[in-house]
Amino acid sequence: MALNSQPCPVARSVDLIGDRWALLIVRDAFDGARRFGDFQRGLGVARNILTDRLRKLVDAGIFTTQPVSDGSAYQEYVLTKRGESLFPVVVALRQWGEQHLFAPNEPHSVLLDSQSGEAIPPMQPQAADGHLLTAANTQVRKL
Amino acid sequence: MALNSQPCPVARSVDLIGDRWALLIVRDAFDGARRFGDFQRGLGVARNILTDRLRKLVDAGIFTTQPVSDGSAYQEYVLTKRGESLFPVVVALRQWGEQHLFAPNEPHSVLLDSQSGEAIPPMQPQAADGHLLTAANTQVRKL
DNA sequence: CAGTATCCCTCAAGATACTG
DNA sequence: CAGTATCTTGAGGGATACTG
Repeated sequence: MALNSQPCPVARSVDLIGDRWALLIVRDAFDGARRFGDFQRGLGVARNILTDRLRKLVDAGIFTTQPVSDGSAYQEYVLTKRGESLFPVVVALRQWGEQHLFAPNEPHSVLLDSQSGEAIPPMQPQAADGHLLTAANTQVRKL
Repeated sequence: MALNSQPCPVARSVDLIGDRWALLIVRDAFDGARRFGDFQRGLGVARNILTDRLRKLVDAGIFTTQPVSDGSAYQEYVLTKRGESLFPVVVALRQWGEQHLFAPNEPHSVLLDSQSGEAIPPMQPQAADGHLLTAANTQVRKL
């Protein structure tokens, strides 16, 4: 099933980042992780798996490696433009999870606007004129 | 690694829908698929796998089954409210894929606003006052 | 048509030990 | 600390045959 050559962008995205770890690595990067050990501690993933995933993410152009600032012998993994642009995806997943996967009073981590300190409102796709878009008033044009 | 009991909503979402098929099944549902065969043809997935995924998605409250309107012996799978609310997630993945996973003139399926017939603009998280939110001006408050 | 029941095989993933 | 190397296990997934 070569998802990576399908005409549907969703399929290609899923092929690249639709596994158990990729999006969580990206999430941790958004959260400030840069070093191998940052990711490893944050995720609790086996080191060989992490090595493999980081390499694939670098190959996919989502991360770049660069020499670490403190002069250590190793490198750090920083998001590229392409990686940064996954922000809406991670936010959408976060918001869906917040709304549907926690018991009413169950605590969870929250994404805050640094300026206001407020939680951020749900993302909603909207048209150029501002009206909200749902599955009901959109359609996919296939090839 | 029990992602489904972590305090991060992203982790729980990934645990539920972060596999190769779940999101594509949801995508096809947004695109009008309701019957087992609709999904099977659209995805090219093995039937036993599809059976398993549909069951898990029903268990997760993302789909419901209901008797099919044409009176056949089988059922159809329709998105619940919870399932419908995955729309922004799928749109975000679609838009990211469109921007980054296709060659400049490579054709791909497109999501259109049914009213205007226009492609829909990129989703961007934004604060209550309307300013755009990025990884740079947001932060996660952990527990 | 919409599944279920088997069989089989690959790869994801963890554990652990080793290295510069 | 940041990996690499090796081994083992289990889950994911495909193929196919069968059933109401």
